[in-house]
Amino acid sequence: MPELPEVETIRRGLEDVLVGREFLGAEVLWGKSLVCEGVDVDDLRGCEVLAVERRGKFLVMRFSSGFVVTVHLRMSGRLIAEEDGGELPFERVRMRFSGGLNLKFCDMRKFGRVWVSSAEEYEKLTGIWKLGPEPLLGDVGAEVFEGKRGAVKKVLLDQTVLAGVGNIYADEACFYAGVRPDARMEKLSRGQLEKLFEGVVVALKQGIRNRGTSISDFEDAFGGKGKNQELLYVYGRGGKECLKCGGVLERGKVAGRTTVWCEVCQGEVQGKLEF
DNA sequence: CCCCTATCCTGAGGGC
DNA sequence: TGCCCTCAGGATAGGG
Repeated sequence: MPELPEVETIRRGLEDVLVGREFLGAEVLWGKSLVCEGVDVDDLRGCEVLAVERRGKFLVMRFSSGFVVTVHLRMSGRLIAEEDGGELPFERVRMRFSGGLNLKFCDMRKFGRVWVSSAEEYEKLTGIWKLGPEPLLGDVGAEVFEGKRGAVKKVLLDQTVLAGVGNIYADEACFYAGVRPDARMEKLSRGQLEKLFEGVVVALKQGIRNRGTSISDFEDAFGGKGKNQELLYVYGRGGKECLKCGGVLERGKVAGRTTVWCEVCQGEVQGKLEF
């Protein structure tokens, strides 16, 4: 479910309520959801939350004494911060903080993870070390796609190329750029690569501005819904009319993932982006 | 090297 | 109503 904009939405919510709180303890309701490396989760008792950061689709919580808690929501994970002590559906890990605040990691499909480690270990433990650059920092551009081979969508989903893009925003970025998701990256012109990068940035920023895409049931840190699902051009709209040209949107598999695109609008670069 | 599939899991929704 | 099948936004290992 969650891609960069959804994780960023959660991060902002958690930053507001978590920084400065003291960690009191954790309850593990499903053992595989919590992975500790060289640390026991009880070691964090008494530590203070210093910062809530995001790297790609990972959420990184920094604690005093050099501890780090990293979360990846994968397909169905959610992080809910609330004072209510009741057990939520599919709750897997609960972290208790001062002031009665509980951080509840819920994950129906159990693919998500919460890692506890030292600040020195967390990148290696979680795989964050191999992520590509952040798309929204403004320090990289279309050059990240240069020399990459294979379907455009496959490259967009490759977290080592660029961190944070998933299925929804990959399809939207291709539409914005006027590029077919099954086009070969190595055959795109420099201009098309720039359009594609710009498309990624536009799609992600719009997602953040609208507090995420609540397609199945994405929720922010307080159970609120995003509204980006109302602003998607292609994702989830296979067989429906293209909002730009009125034609019928195609649906198929690219890079093993359900993909939607417009044969007319994504045949070639259409000129300057107007989104 | 490239692409596809299976796998980790569970529930929703469609077809019959 | 109920059963069975397919599908789902992530990531990675392994096979052809």
